[in-house]
Order: sequence, then C-alpha cells, then structure tokens
Amino acid sequence: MTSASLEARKTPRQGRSQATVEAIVEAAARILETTGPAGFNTNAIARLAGVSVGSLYQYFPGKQALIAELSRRNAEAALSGLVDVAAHTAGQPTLARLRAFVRFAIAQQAERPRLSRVLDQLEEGLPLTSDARATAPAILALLKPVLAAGEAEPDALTLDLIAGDCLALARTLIDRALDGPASCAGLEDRVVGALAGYLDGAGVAI
Amino acid sequence: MTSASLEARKTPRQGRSQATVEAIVEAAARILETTGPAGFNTNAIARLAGVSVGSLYQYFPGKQALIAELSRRNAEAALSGLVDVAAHTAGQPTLARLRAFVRFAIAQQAERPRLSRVLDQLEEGLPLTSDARATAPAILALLKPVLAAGEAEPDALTLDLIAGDCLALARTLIDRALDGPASCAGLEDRVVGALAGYLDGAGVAI
Amino acid sequence: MTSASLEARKTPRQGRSQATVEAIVEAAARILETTGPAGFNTNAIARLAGVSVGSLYQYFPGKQALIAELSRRNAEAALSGLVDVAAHTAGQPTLARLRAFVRFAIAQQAERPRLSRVLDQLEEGLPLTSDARATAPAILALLKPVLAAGEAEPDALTLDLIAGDCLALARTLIDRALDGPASCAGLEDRVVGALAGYLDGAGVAI
Amino acid sequence: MTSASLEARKTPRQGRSQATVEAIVEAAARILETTGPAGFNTNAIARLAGVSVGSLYQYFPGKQALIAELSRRNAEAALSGLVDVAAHTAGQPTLARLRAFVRFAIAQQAERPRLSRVLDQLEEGLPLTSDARATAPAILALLKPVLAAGEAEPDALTLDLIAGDCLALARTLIDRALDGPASCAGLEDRVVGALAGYLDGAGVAI
DNA sequence: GATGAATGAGGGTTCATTCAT
DNA sequence: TATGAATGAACCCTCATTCAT
Repeated sequence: MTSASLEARKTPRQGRSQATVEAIVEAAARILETTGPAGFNTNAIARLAGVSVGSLYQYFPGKQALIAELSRRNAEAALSGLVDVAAHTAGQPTLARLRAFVRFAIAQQAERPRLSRVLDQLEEGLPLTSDARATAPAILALLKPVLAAGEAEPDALTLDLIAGDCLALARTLIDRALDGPASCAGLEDRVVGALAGYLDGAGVAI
Repeated sequence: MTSASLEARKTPRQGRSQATVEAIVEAAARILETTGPAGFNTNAIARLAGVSVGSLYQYFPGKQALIAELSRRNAEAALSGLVDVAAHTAGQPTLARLRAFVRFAIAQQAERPRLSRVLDQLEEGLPLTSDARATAPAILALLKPVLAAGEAEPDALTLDLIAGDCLALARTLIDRALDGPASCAGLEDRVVGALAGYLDGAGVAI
Repeated sequence: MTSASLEARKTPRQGRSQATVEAIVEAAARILETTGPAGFNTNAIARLAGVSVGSLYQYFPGKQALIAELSRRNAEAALSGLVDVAAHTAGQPTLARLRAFVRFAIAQQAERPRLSRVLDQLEEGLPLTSDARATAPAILALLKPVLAAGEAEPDALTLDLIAGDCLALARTLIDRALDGPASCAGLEDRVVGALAGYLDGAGVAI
Repeated sequence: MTSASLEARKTPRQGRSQATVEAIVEAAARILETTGPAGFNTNAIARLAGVSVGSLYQYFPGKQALIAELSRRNAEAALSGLVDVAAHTAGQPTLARLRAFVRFAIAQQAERPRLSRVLDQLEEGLPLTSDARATAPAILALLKPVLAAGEAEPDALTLDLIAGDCLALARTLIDRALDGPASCAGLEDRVVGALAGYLDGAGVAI
C-alpha cells in the first residue's frame, strides 16, 4: 500500500474538470449503492462515469482518495444540515432539538439509503488523517453542547463517547428502517425514544 | 459466483482433523479481528493456522464457507447463552429480563470484540440459506415473547422489526464501548436505557 | 462453471490492441500445436505472446473464450475456402467436386497440422452456443447438396450423418498423414477413395 | 513430471488385492465415460472405487499408470478378439475378412462407447514405452497380412500406414455412429465401404 | 489533459502425490 | 497393507495503477 495522500490531486475550478470530478464521484456513489464494496473498482467507476481510468487517476491519487472524498461529501452534507438545524432550534429544550436533529438525519439518510452504511465499512481501513474522518469530530462538536445543556460538568471524554453513541445509535435504527420493508412509520419516535432512554441511562439530564 | 455449498466438506472424527479444523477456524477469527476483511485470504489463514491451503479446502469448500462457519459459531454461542438467560429469568418483569440479556451480551461480545462486527460485514454477501443467517431468526424468536409480554396483539412484522432493532441497537452500543478507550463503565445502564426508551418510543409497554 | 460469455471482450480498433490480440491468438495456437492441451494455460500463452496475463483477460473473458476464438478462426477459414471451391466446381460431377474439396482440405490442414485435432478435443467441453460450433453446421450445409446431387430423397437426418461422417473421415486420414513421417503422397487418392467407398456403402449414388 | 514407470506397481495374485485393482480400474473407466477427462482425478476415482487414495497409489505409481492400464486392457480386449476373428476367417477372401473385423469392432466399441475415444485423448501425452501403445503394433501386425494378401510386395512403411489408416478410419465412423442419435443401421456397410474405397485409393487390391 | 492498453502482484481453488498412523 | 489427512506447486482470474500516445 502506497502512502499516497488521500486528498484529491487537483481541485479544478474549470467547468469541464469540475464536471468530470462530479461524474466520477456520482458514479462511485451509485456503484457503492447498487453493488456494494464488491463491484467498487476503479475501472467500473470510470466506465459508469463515462470517463477513462486515466482521468480518474488525474483527479484522485487512488481508490482510497475516492472513498475519502465520498465520505467527506457525505459527512459535510450532514454537518451543514445539522448546523442549520442547530441554529434554528437554538434556545429550545434539549429534547425538541434532538427530535429536530433526528428528523433531519432521517431525511438525509433517506436520500441515499445504503450509501453511508457501505461507506462506513470502507472507511474502516482508512487512515485517520483523512479529511472525511475529520468531519465526524465536527459533528460531535456540534452535538456536545446540545447534550451538555443541563449538565454541570461532564468530562470531555465522556461527552465524546455519549455524543458518538447517540450518532451511532440513530444511524443504526435509521439504516434498519430504510433497509427493510416499509417500516419508517414511527421511526422518528423510536429513535428519539432510544436517544432519550440512552441519555437517561448515561446519567445525562435532558 | 459458484453455487458451491457453504457447509463444511467433512466433519472428521479423527483427532488430527478435528484439531486442524479448529486451528483453521481460530486462525480465521484472529485474522478477522486483527486485520479486518482486508487480510482475510485463504493463504494467510492457512499460514497462521500452521496448515497448508489444501487442508483448508479439505474442510471448507471455499472462503465463504469459512465465513459461514465463523458466523455460525458466533451466533450459536449467542443463542445458547441467551436461551439460558431466558430460562433463568422466566417470570421476572420485562425490564429485568432485558437487563439480564444485555449483561450477557456485553460479556459475550467482550470475549472477541471486533469479531462479530466484521463478520456482519462479510455476511452481507452470503446467501440466506446459510446456517449462520438462520440463527438470527432464532434469536429474534427468543426475544419476541419477552418484548410482547405486556402487549395485547402487536402484529408479527412489527415485532420482528422491534426485536431486530433492539438487537442492533445493543450491538452498536456494546461494539463502540468495547472498541474505544476503556468506556465500559455504565455500559449496561446505557444500553438498557436506550432499549427502554426505544420500546417506549415504539409504543411497547414494558 | 461460470456462464461467462465466450465472445471476445473487446474488439479494439487501435493498432496496438489489434496486434496484442493477434499475438495472443497466435501464441495460443502455437502452444496448442507444440505442447497440446497440457501446456495450454493462460500464463504460458501470455508469456509466449510477450504480453501480460492481464492483457489476455482484457480481450478474452477466459481460457474458454480463447479456445472458442481459435476454433472460430479455424472453422471460418475452412468454410470460406470451401465456399470458393464449391463455387468453382459448380456443375461438375460429384466425384470431381469431392476431389476438389479434399485437395483443399489437405492444403488447409497442412498449414497447421495438429491444431484442428487438438482444438476438437478442447471444444468438446464448450457450450453449443459458441460461434465456433456454429460453423460446423455451415460446412455441413455446404456439403449436403453436393452429396445429395444424384439422390432422390434422402432424409435430412441421414444426410447430416453422412456429411458429418465424410468430414470426420477426411480429417482423420489427413491428420494421420500429416502427423507421421512423410506419407502425403497419394493422400488425395486415398481420401477420395475412402469417401467414394463410404458413400457407396451408405447407398448414396455419386 | 516424474519419470516413474507406467507399469503397475504390483501384479497381485491374492484375491483381495485383485479385487481392489479391479475396483479402481472400473471406477476410472466409469469416470472417464461419464465426466470425460475433466473429472478424472485420483481422489474421485478412489472414492468411486470405495478405496483410499493411498491404495490407488499402492497399485499404480501414478495417474498415468492408471491411464496406461485402462488403455492396455482396452487394446488387449480388441487384440484378442481380433485374433479370434482372424483365425476363424482364415482363408476367406479379404473383403469378407474385413467385414468380419468391422463387425467385431462395432460390437466391441458398443460396449463402452465413449471410453476408447477419451482414452485416445489422454494417451497422447503418454510416452511410447507404454505397454498400451505397444498393443497397437500388435493389432497392426494382425491386420497387415490380411491387407497384403493379394499384394506383390508393398513396403513395410506403406503397409503400416495403410493398416493404421484403416483402423483409425473404422474407429472414427463407429465412434460417430455410437455417439449420435440411433444411427447404427447400415454402419457395417458404411465402414466396409469406406475401407474398400480407401484400399482401392491406396492401390491395394483386395 | 485525456485515453485506454498494458502491467503484474495477489488471491481463490484444485489435485497429484506423500506419509504418519 | 490400508487409510485419509496433509502438502504445495500450479493454474485461473481480478483489479489498482502506470504510461505511451
């Protein structure tokens, strides 16, 4: 394994290049959604993108970089949405804010059901320096003050753990609901319930 | 994809073979735990098992079969343990029974932290006929009456979904706790809290 | 057995690819001629072709496809030659036409003595959909009207059998003659004699 | 490839060993008939014979030796039968004797249709020292005086070639007839016709 | 920049043969 | 002698990556 950087090789501003990159990223996402990690190979991606492998490698130093980019976009979309939600719900009680987060998360995941889940699998092999993995902390950072609203002084490590658990927990339930046969009714309630219960069990007052 | 059976090729009675099979299975598990799916190849497994590839293929018709066997063992251990727990807690209130299940699940997962998680990933590609995937329903079947204790008449699909969610939810939290830096304190409470909250949100009285 | 198509993967227009394909096909033929089916493996073929295995698989989905292509070329050459001969001898008496066919067949086989024979062996395992196996009927179709020239009404099955026998018979004798030590003298007479005798024995007037 | 002898390791006189050898040979023949060269591997043969691989190697130094034995038996049966036919037809005109030979050959091949053909393929890779390949000359030797009956003095090489051609020619036609859909009617006439025509073309008076 | 042909290490699987029991 | 577990060389095929055009 080469230790090539995981960042994109170029961040082209020109229209054509931009379009190429988009095509590649979209093709990669689609393949991941339809065939899973199995069919995720550079040749297939390039073909589906209507581009040559060479071009793919012009914009991404390797397969890992493509995965990283996919993750980055995924996380970024989540982050920016959550920032909005956080802003809009500022001042509301914690439970209401959580519900708003959950509602957003459901909507977000519903757009590309399998994608996040498969990406998580692929990401496991990636180094932590990756841009994508850096977005997670940002999301956590967003969540932590919400959770800590009523708290006296929970230590940082604990809070990180709790926020991370909340995220994972929500994702698990949402994934399962979107996967199976028509079971999204009441999903929001179930997730919020689980989160509330979790926080209660963790000793966090909300 | 070959339609080769996923069952073991031989179930040898002789001591030597038995030991070989154990060595292979154990090596496979270890590799899965240490390197993840990436390093999981038959040559590496055989080498770590101190055995030739040929021997591996004498007992398992292919890589998939090895994964299946690993899953089967994993699921079987969980199932038999849960059966015991269910028996011992018969008659107790639902919440207490859930707590007992959770406690057992934590102990169980702690033995081989990453294994189940990685197996789940690999299992996704397996056919549903697999013995391993047949154990999941059994676990659900065990869980459903416990959850439905106070219920009037929740329909089957819903109950399957709920039980599955509970399982997934618990696994997620336990996995995360075992993964990260020493955070198992209070884990049981967190999981039980999340389950209770989830069930509440799902409209299941406990 | 994978149901992978037996057709070539790409039919490249660029000169380089074209040359690669030719090199591969030629190497395959040579190996078949020199070592027989035993040495016919993709690595050896690629090596002899001065090409990497990857390239081989870029143009042929598998070993079978390569065999199929070899057969196709072989059969096609025979067919097109025989069509010419048939055209040139139209109107002549049957025996003369047979002799012309035989003369052509000898010349044809002499170019690559062992090839056809070995190919026949390998082809046995191939599905009948193969392009190559579709050429055989075409050759039969060419031969049948020639044989049926003087006939009242021989039924189709019989005629297929007879034409096939003639083909096989000629091939056997020609193969043997080309194989052994300088024994081609009089070959044409022997083959024509055998054919005439066969047809006589089969009740076909010529 | 080891240059191990192709002869059987032991020629056991004891009943049990004898039976084992028979079982192995019969199993090998059956596999060759049903699956062709593809499924012809020592493990499968031993299994079908109800014997361990070890035993197989006790009686045959290798796979080749097994093939050789199969060929030897095949050829021997043909030879001994032909010797009888030759004896019974001594003094008759050549054509009548040929017909008798052909009739016998048809009966013989009909017993195990595919076997001889597949064996021929496998034999190609065998060294000429093999016992089996030594039987062919004996058959030729039997045939040659019959063919040379009316001849002044055809040289040896020519006669070998002619006799060999006759053999091959007969085999080809018989094989094809036994293979296809019920086409054995008139087979004898066709074969004899072809032989007569061949000999005529070869300048051999009969 | 773009292309796509070419590369070859790597991984799954088979099977002839050996040898300890 | 018989057994069958074990061996490992050899083969098929994939796919990330490079580079001449």
